[in-house]
Amino acid sequence: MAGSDRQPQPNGTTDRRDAILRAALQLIGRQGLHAVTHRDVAAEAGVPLASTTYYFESKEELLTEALLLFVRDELERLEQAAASFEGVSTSPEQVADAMTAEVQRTLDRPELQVAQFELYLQATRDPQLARASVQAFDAYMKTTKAALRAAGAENAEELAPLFQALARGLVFAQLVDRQPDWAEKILKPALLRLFRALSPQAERQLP
Amino acid sequence: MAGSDRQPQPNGTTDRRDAILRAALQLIGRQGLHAVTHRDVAAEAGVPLASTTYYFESKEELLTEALLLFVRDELERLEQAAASFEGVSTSPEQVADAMTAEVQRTLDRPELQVAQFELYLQATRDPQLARASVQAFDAYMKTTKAALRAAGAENAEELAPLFQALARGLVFAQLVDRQPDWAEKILKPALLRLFRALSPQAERQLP
DNA sequence: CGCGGGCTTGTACATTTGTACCAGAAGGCT
DNA sequence: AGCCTTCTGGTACAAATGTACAAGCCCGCG
Repeated sequence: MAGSDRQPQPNGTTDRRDAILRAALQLIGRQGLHAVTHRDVAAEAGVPLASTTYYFESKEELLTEALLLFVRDELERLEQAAASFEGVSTSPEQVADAMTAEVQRTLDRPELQVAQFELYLQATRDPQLARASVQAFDAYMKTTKAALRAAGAENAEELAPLFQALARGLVFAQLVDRQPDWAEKILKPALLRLFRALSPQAERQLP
Repeated sequence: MAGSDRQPQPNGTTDRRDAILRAALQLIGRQGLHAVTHRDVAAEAGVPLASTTYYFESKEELLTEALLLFVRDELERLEQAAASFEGVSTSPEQVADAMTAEVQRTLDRPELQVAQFELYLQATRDPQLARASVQAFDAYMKTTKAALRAAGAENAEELAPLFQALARGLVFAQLVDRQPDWAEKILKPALLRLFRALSPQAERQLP
């Protein structure tokens, strides 16, 4: 039953490879980047040990690829999120809701959330991951700007970095010190508070 | 020459032990928490391998102690910083300067900066580290509140979490994507921007 | 001065871990 | 059908690593 629809991929994108990478990503979050072993990954992915060395030259490559896969997924997700804001004009409340919901989506998988920060830390040591991280940051920024514009902010370009930093800081704190109803009770109010303080003119545009 | 001023410490706080912990902390930042080995630490601290196992029951204990030492140092530093703001009343600019300088102090040691985030990530897996991290967060918060009060903010209690998150988010981004003159050109303006938007009444109190 | 407890340190060892290897299965192509 | 590339998966092995051990050192104290 294995590989029933398999087709040789010189490029190397099989189901199994993907399963290994996603298992690795999960484990990176759960155990920490360097605490992940080939055997851990194989067990988590439900494949024999040798599979992990078949698809990847080395453990470092496996882990790096896993983190890059995460970035690719994020870029896609953020692209869609940004598009959903483009050309829209709604109330700050609704935009805050949307942003909160988007963040909440990533919080539903705590391991991935932690893995994301493992990525950033490793990016301080690996130029390739640093480039990928910056790409991800840019995508977050783009989405944030679109959201701010949708909420009626005239100075979205200037405000986005502040929202970006605020959100990242809050997410990080929540990661260490989990709070019930965090998204609704902490993130959303903070975003709204910041928005109202920084973009007072937006409030007046709607009845 | 070794142990010339040594005195038996049932508590276990010798020069050597401290040197090992600080070496470990340095390496945690440089290589990542779980990539640190006994032999690495011994080499970095300039002590024989057996020393690291003499002072600590296990590698995990060594690394955990190193992170806890970092927290203890931070608590002390932040206590002083908070005290330096207490009862003072100056301009927002000066407070932003002081906060920026304080952050800059930690940026001068990039390894420690990274180690700090390694701590927080590991705190998601270790309750003891989680408690210590929350302690550190509280200390940051206390210092931030004192700073905001010194700048004339009436609602320091409410604003501090926002400043806290903003600063942490900015520090984190800088860690991944280093910018020249970051403190002066990014952090300080962001703090001032936020302060002016959130605490407009503070501006009026000074000539 | 000898003794004892803390400290030092070279070395040993069992495990863990990354990685290589090899025999074989599975399908697509001629 | 036969071959060849791709994949599978069991196993082996050398290096790295955590940890234990034992012999010696140093200094304060009786």
